Amino acid sequence: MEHKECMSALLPVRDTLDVIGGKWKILIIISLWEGNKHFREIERSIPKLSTKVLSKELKDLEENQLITRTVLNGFPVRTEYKPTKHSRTLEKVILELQHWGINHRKEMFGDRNEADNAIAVSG
Amino acid sequence: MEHKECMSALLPVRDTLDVIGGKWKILIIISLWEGNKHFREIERSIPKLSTKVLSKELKDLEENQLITRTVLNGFPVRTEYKPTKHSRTLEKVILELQHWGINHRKEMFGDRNEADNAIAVSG
DNA sequence: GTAATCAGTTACCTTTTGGTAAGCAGTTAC
DNA sequence: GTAACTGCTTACCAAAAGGTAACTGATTAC
Repeated sequence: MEHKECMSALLPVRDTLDVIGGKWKILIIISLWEGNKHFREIERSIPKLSTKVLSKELKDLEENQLITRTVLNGFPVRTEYKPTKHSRTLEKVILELQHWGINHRKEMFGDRNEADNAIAVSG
Repeated sequence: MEHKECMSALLPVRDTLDVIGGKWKILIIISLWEGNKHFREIERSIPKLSTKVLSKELKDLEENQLITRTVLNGFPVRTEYKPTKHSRTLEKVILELQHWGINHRKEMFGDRNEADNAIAVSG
């Protein structure tokens, strides 16, 4: 009957999922980690990502202090997005999510590798 | 240039978020870990969770082999939901999400490191 | 003036997710 | 037969997330 306790421990979990959940946020962060800095650059680095969604996601990420936005004056006006130090703390989380996903697939589709399954169909 | 590689590494991350993302899944798993077994029992253990959503989420969790469903014959027909061993592998992930959420809150609302971050990156 | 680039915004839709309420099937108890 | 419990399903909505396409504003290049 100690549900209260468990549920309060879950608030931070929900916070985290709100910040990095959704379809694009982690992809965008990684794109920035890879060195992409400008709006169009980021957009082009992630297939199927539209300007509207990117715009919204960048705002969310900035609000959560995972990226910074700087407008540079010059030529055709450029904006520079950079990942913050704080964003680096996500590496461990993302790695953990990745590991679990890999292990989960093994659990779901068998320990044998998929190539085996695909090739040796009819025994 | 190495986007392909990064993106393929992200597939497991997306898998994981699909499995444990959303508003209720982690709560339900934890409710089962706490010992709740029956439909109504789980429903009552999580405030604001409706039968419809619980029903759907339980199916998803069963598909992902995180819980098992057993129908017991007897009295007013009872179903027993139990967390699998595999579900236990989520503990580490959830803990990591929780830690990050807590730390993120400190980062956002604690004044200590704010200036640090903003200045360090735009240098 | 026309085109093209960057960095977005806006309007409009569709899909997904979540919520509300009612109802159904099966069984027990009265 | 009526109520009450369990374990759901169904129909109907509302909100949020995501997608498409057009368009703005600034500036350079021709």
